[in-house]
Amino acid sequence: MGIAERKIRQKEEFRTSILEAAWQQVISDGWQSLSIRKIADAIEYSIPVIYNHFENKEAILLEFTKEGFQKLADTLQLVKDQYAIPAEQLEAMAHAYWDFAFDHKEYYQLMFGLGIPACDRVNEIEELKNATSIMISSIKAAIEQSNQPETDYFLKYHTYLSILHGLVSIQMIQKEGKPDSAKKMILQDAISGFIISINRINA
Amino acid sequence: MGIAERKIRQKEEFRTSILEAAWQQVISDGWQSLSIRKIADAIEYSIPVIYNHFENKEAILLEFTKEGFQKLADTLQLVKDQYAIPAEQLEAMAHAYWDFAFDHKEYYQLMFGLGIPACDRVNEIEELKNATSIMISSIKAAIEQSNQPETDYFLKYHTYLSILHGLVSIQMIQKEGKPDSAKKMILQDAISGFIISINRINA
DNA sequence: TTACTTTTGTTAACAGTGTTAATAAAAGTA
DNA sequence: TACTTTTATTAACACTGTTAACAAAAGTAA
Repeated sequence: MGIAERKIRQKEEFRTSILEAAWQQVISDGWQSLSIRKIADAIEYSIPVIYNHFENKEAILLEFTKEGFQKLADTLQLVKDQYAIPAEQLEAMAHAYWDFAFDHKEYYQLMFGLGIPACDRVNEIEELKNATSIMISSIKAAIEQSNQPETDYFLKYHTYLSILHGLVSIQMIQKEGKPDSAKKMILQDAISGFIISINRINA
Repeated sequence: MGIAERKIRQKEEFRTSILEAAWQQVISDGWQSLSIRKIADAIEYSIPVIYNHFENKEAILLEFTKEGFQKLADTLQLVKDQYAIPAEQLEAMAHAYWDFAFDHKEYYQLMFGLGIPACDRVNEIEELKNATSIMISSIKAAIEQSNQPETDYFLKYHTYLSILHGLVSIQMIQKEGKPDSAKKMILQDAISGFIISINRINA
């Protein structure tokens, strides 16, 4: 019987309409200003219906966090596929990471900024693992081709991500709008140093 | 007349008692849980008295932000003074920065985490400038002693800070407690790369 | 000491927030 | 049509930051 199917479909539509209304709110007024009441108001339903589709507000935020990590993963994969040499992949992905952060500032702030409260579950996000594995595989490849193939790839990945996140978040705190492209030199500088640190002989 | 002096003294005591009560709250339940009402309750006064001493909640947070940056500045200066060679200063300060972040997690999260809302005024904090100048002077000295004394020291400072903040914040998101000392190798790895990138010949 | 002014503190409220229990309405099933 | 299940609503609870109106205490001057 098609009734059940229609119900599921309607439920799904309802769900996405909640997310769309929420996203609209975030775009215009930021995460801090997002509230269940405003969402309910936007979709022209009463407040408790939202709790039929999401356990709580955090669940809504988690949804966007996942979305954000998947978008990042897709972006990284797309860029990575354009290069064959691991070092070039890492450099290109670094720039893509930077661009993603500032082109999708709302996502990024949720993924890494407001994520502190929900940090217990942050490692269980599948979409995060996707993004992670894309970067790690390039790191591994770069290490294998280097003069010191015994290097701890997980350590290097951690360093790589930390540099990227550090650059982005420091930049985001200091400047309100998009950073001038000259500031991307800092990224270039740091990432060059990182890549060299993989390739160089440990003297 | 001593009355005015006593009043100023009392006002100052009141102010610090508010901050102490707030800090107590933060230590036991974190920043998210800090509220004006709880502070008022702790000092056994009604709510509005707090607004006689602080314009709003953000002003209280700003006070702790300043405190945090000054503590960081003091720590960095102390460590820096133990070394004469700029590169060694940078390495030692990096470790001190890391230790500060995890020994004073509450401060650090406020200084860099929740600072996003108040990011307009973050550059006007004098205590932040103190910490900054301590690091910058070492960077400058290191560049002057290097093979490329024309390097943009502000760019390098930015890179230095970004690496540090990136390492700390990524680590803080992932692990709840203090990171095992093995994780400090990541810091060592990244900072070594950075120092080499200052000294090396730009081939 | 008394009358007045200023400072300081309190109560009560406003405008929000996330969340949920009780209840009404609608939809599906027999 | 009668019953059951799903869905939506109203109203409330327990919070939040902030402030206006008012009472009490403290300081000042005659």
